[in-house]
Amino acid sequence: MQESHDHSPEITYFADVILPVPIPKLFTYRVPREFVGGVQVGVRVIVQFGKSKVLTAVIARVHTHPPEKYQAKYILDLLDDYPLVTPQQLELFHWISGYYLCCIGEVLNIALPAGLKISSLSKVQINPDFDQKELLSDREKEILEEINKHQSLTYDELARFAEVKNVYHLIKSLVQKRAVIVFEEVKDKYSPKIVRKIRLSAFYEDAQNLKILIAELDKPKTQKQLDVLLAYLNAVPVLRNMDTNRKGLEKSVLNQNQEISTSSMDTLLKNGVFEIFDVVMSRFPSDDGKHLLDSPTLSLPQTKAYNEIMAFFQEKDTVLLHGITGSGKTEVYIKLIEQALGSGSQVLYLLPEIALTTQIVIRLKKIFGDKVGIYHSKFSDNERVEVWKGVLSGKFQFVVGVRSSVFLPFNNLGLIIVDEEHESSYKQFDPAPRYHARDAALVIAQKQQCKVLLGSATPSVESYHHAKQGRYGLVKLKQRFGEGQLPDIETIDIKMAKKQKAMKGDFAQQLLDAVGLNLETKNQTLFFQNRRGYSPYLQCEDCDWIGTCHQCDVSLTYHQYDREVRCHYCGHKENVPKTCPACGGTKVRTKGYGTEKIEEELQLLFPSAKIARIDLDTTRTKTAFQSIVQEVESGAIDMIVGTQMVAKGLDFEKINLVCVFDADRMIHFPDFRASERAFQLITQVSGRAGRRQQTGKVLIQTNNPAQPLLRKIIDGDYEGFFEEEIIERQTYHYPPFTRLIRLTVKHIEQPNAQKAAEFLAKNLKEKLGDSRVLGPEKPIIERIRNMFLVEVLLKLERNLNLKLVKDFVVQQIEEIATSKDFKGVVTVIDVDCG
DNA sequence: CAAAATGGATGC
DNA sequence: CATCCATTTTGA
Repeated sequence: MQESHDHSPEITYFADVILPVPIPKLFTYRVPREFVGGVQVGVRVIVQFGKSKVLTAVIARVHTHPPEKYQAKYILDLLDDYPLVTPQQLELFHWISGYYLCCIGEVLNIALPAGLKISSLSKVQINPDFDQKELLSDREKEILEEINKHQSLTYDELARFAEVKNVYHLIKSLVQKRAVIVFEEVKDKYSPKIVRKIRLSAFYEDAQNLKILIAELDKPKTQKQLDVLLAYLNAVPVLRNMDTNRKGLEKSVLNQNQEISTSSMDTLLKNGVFEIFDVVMSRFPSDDGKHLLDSPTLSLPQTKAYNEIMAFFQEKDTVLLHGITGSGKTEVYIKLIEQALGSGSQVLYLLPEIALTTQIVIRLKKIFGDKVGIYHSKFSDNERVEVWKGVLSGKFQFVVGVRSSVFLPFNNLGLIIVDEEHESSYKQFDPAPRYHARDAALVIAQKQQCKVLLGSATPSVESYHHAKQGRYGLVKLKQRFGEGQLPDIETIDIKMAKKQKAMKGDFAQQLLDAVGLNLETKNQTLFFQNRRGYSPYLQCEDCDWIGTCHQCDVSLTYHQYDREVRCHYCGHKENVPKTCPACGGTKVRTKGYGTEKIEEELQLLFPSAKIARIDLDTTRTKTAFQSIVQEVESGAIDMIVGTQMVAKGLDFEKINLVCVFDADRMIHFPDFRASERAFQLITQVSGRAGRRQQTGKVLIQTNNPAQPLLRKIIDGDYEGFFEEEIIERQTYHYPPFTRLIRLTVKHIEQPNAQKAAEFLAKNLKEKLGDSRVLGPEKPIIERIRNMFLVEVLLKLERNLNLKLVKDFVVQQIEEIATSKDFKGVVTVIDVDCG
């Protein structure tokens, strides 16, 4: 339906649209005559949905079949005159919704940047004509007063004020009495960046006229005006090249200049010397096509890797680049990107969330200039809309982005790079669609005939397996780039240290000695503690009471900085109890170690050290994050305490010593991926040490230095780790030999969740067999946000007809959702759960 | 008795 | 999911 439609008056067109709501179907709207020429697949429209909601939808199909069972509503408006969503994207949306078992509306919701979604919000305001106050109850008068105070209120705000669970009755009654009016506030979210500029008006673009003007203004009375004019001439080289006047100068630039009087400026504007004009600007500063940095020269091993990758691409669509930490994968990527861009195709470079705000982006911008668009969650909505449109228009041929950038409107991809391919943050967890960006990238590549390069120092077991099976090409980079050497890794036996009383708090004396030495020699030390906050729980020393969240089955973490305890699952916060709520005792103590406490104790042990902490709490904003990174890079920081964030792509060059605290907890986490994750995390964080000339050192505190996994980490023996792990996976039927689907059954009452899960598991086992269905089982955290969880895990062999099984699973879940016996039960499906 | 809470259906 | 309508529950 790309061509414009027949305008014959007797034909009525309908459009099936995708609405950003979790309902598994398309909705059919009628196309008003005046829009017939404009409706195209991929164009956004505004439609009314339900009685009062107004939403943005995307056209998925245009046809002439009127729906039989209902009367279609009209499309209210067309938002675009060209498709903002491409057919390739629609295909991807369908694949995601089918594979990850979610609604296409949920996919759209995540895919479109907020700035492209218009939604209305129902609000109430006072009816100005209302004069019959006597009709109202006291309570209603109170509510009216509150609405009046705020001009208008959303339903939510009203509900909060009135303290009722259901406001609709309240509103309905007020509307009936004609006291208030309900209206829809529609927000168009994207607004282009507009800059107000000034320039000389056309008359003075003539050099002669300009000279006369300058002479005229050179009088005591008009000296101030002359200053303004000269300031302009100084900033814009009009005298040398009159054409530069067309581009003008930002008004704010002149206004910032203290010497310039705004009133003189106004006079000049009034007299027609200057004119004002508005320009729509890109939010991304242009570099005017200059190449600030040439692409790097590859070392011999890098060149070899590059050639091998290119050779593999002749016959395979996917290549895995296994390059140890610090081996210089980035340079290889850059060469590949240049090559792909050179052949005229688009490139997508995926990175995990936090790796993106740093050096690499700056470097890529310097090399690729205006061609590169950055897509990141810390960018504003408006910026993201500009990247979307830039990809569509061809302005951005190359995008560096996070998980969600797989949804950008590419139509001619030649290469996708998935850096840190093993990163679990590529898998979306919370709102559906629970998609994996790496896997989505592989699907996109297949559909657009493009190549994928997966890169990692510690590949996921899945990818490495596929590479060894020959499905992917496998290329290795085994040497560190430049003069860097892999760090020496040592373990410290803290069981032994405790016996010998050689511990200070959580630190072994041996570790502190090394840290002290490193501080003296002005090197940076990194402390890795994979737990934020001050301490993971509070405990009363008299009665052993532990502070727990009232909504979740977890202990509350103490945060020293805000002097409060927080639940890391639902975000609930409360003040620290002064006395024990159970026994009234006063010995409520913090227990265990989080990053805050490590930081505090280090500061006590090394008073002169400058310490930075990098975790979720200190890096909430883009600026906070960047300033910490900068401080570390400048060398002003001696010690860094961080969670797993520091292992994920942050390149700090001056770190010489890395201390790992949590190894045992990571290794023994009850999950089939525990070994894999521990290997990856510890190897990655170790890789932060000694990226320059000196050989770095890593110290791992552990209760059991002899455990085999630690040995392999120390030896950098990925191959050995893999060989052992893959046998485990095969024996116990885990990925990559099976696909896992986790069904989480939730209810406010534990027995109800349990019963529903048992019913579900029973039905699934009947059809799929006992070996494919595990559970129901209580998860480690039984209750989150006041909902009890019970899990059923499906292990499906790869050769199974996935579609059939999924349809059956969805059907079973549907049965629970609609059954009266299980009312209030919600089931969440997570395909390829981590 | 009306106001408030709960349940269930529906959206084009 | 948000909304709306019907129904039951509550309580002064």
